[in-house]
Amino acid sequence: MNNDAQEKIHAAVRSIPRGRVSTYGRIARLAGLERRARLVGHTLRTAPDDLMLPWHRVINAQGRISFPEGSAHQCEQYALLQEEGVVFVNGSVDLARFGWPADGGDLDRYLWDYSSDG
DNA sequence: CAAATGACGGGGT
DNA sequence: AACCCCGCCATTT
Repeated sequence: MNNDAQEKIHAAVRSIPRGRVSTYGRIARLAGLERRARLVGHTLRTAPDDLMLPWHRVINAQGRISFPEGSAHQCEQYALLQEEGVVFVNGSVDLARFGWPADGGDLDRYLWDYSSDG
């Protein structure tokens, strides 16, 4: 694994705003590593804690946490996200609402209302 | 060295 | 929705 890709992945993960989530595939794309979702997972797995990456904001494309139900990791990630206001319904997050970056543009602006008039 | 595995994703049935 | 199959590739067995 080249270090260059890792840094790009770290940067992409860092760019996820608080209260929003992204997916492994999305992060791969943001890092210029199309189709390398698995590499993102591996990279997060081996990322040093002192980097303070918001790893918990990365979930899978189904809007679900990719750790086994009931595992310590799953619990931790769930708790961290809830703390940021991310809502789970039946164990999954509505990516149209909390997903980042938004692709729908209009829908995102309507739901999040970051500018003002919205 | 070959085969299996995995914090994944997308398309087809 | 559930399932299967393929692409992807670093690590592990």
